[in-house]
Amino acid sequence: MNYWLMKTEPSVFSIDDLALAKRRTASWDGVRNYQARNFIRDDMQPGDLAFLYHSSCDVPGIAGIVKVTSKAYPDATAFDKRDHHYDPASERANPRWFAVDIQLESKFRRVITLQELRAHAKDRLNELLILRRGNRLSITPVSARDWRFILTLNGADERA
DNA sequence: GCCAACGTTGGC
DNA sequence: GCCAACGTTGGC
Repeated sequence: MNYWLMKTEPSVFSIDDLALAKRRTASWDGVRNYQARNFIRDDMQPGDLAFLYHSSCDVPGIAGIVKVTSKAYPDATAFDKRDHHYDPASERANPRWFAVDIQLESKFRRVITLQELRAHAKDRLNELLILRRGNRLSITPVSARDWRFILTLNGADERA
C-alpha cells in the first residue's frame, strides 16, 4: 500500500467534481508524462491513498484524499481523435498511456495550503517532492512519515 | 501575464 | 548523442 500526491487544476477537475461524480469515482486519465505514467502503470495498486492537490488556482494546496480503486488500464482518451489528450502514437494493441480509477475518500474541511506545507519544508516535510524546486510531476509518491505529518496539520484529517 | 524549470522534438 | 527550439507546468 502506497501513498501518493496527485495534482489537478480545479478549474478542470476539482475535488467537488469528484464528490458529485457517480459513486464518487472518476478515471484519472490524460496523464502524458512518462514518469507519472510509470507510477500509474508499475506502482499504483488498488487501496493506495493519494492527496488530491489543487494547482494553478487561487489557493494551491491539498484539498482531500482519494483512494485508488483499480489497477492500471489503457487510457482511452489517447485513442480518441477528438479528445484533447489524443496521442496517435498510442495504439490499442500497444498502449502508451495508462489510467486508474480513483474514489473520493475524504474532503478536508479546509485546504492545506502550499504555503503551509512550505513552512515545514526544511524539517518535517523535507522529503515531500512537491516542495522540491522545479518539480512539475503530476503524480509523486509520498512517504508514510510525510503522509502522517500532513494529516496532523490543523486537524485537517477530519472528514467533511 | 511573467518566467523559471522542466520535458520533448528533431536536425545534424 | 548533442543541443537549440519549442511546449508545458504552475507559482506568483
